[in-house]
Amino acid sequence: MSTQPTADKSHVYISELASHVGQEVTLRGWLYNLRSSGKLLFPQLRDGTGLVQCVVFKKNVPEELFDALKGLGQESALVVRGSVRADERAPGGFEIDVTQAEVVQSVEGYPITPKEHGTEFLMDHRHLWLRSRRQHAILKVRHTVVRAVRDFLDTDGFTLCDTPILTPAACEGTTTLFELDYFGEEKAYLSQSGQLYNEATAAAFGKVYCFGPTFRAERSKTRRHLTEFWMVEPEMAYATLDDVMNLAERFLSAIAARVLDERQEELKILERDTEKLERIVPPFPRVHYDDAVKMLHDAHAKGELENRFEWGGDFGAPDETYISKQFDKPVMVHRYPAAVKAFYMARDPERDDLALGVDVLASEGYGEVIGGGERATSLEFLEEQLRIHELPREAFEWYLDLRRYGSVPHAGFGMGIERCVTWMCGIEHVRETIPFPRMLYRLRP
RNA sequence: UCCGCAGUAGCUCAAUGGCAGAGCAUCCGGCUGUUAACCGGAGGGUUGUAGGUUCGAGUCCUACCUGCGGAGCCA
Repeated sequence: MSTQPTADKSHVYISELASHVGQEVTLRGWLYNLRSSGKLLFPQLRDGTGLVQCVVFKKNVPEELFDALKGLGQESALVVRGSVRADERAPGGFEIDVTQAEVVQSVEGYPITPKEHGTEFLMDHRHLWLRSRRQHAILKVRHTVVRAVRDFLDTDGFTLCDTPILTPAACEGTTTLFELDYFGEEKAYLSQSGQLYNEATAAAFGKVYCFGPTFRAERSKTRRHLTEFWMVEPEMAYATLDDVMNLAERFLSAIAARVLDERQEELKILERDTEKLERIVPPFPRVHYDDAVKMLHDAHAKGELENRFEWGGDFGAPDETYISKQFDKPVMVHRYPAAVKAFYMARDPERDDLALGVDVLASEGYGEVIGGGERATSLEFLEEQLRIHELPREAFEWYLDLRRYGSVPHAGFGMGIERCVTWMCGIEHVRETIPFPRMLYRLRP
């Protein structure tokens, strides 16, 4: 190959074309689509930063080149040189009048055509599907969400303190873990939460967060579930349930604002109603579990909900959807029955049967996007909880140390990145919000 | 794990129990402004698998496999 990509000083990215109008530039990319009209070719080039239409007049280029370009298949690798021209007729507003081009690789039979495809086919070709406009837009939004998360926490005084992925035991006992063999000596598990370790680092740094992959071996098959997903978990020492709710509402608002600020073009491709995102600003409504249950009972009485919800349980998907649709913002439901929450949750001093936990339900029926709360501080209480939940005391000795040495009220939450991105994008399924989704029946590519 | 739906050309789909078809993709040809371009032509099939009913099954029945949607559980 004769190209020396890094040596070409005239190379620009498609996203930079606006500042090169009238200049000769070199673009390096892949053929997105090709239309022709006799002595005229319209190759659409993508380079990862954008999409631009090129124009090739037969008389402006050598005949062999024209014929070579004419026969190119979708996703052929291509370097073109030409002048940048603003043109109303072109999608994107700019066009390249091609004078030279080099076919880096001519491609035939790219599987993903510009027509419709089914999800199974697209998922089997996920490694190629990522090149499509919609997928590109979604993953750009994901990138911005991740940056917003980090920037928000970093500037708010949090220290990144990552927690282990290989762990000796369950953090929460209830959900299923992926098990693996640790040198034949003992079993290890892939982390399903950094929660417990966060409590240790919070006592060392005050405000901390961990951000990494999380694994849940649940046999659940819905548009909201992945077996491997990314979770960010902030934890604060000397903090209460109210502090966590305040943090959650500032946090989500900052993410939405950042997406609106940086990803207008992508949101347009996704046909996202941005007014819905503009409403994500503090304060969020805060609903006591008891009041949420009342709402569900009223809804059932009016025939708006099929099943009557019983006090004491966790909300099902239809219940969550109903509650969130009563507001035009995310809603925070707090003080759940302790019986349905994790063992380390603090109890409401006024109601011993309630845990100081909060779930943030995203707007538009997108469901639970954040779960968190205040942690129990008493050594005796936690020892009892371990017994009740039949958890192996040994494995939690280090955790109990946190209650022996300087135990203070502390609180935090976890947010699933993919659920957040799904909501920001206004799309149907979490599987599109991670480059290579892992689901119950999907381990490859 | 449970409930429902679907598997037909590379892809998306059609075909009353009676000759397996269309669009896109591919290949050949045409077109100097195309916008998922268009026009003409060509190739392309073990109808998910196994069995059954029938003169005859893509179509009806049974089992299995695969996928999709939902429930439970969760972020």
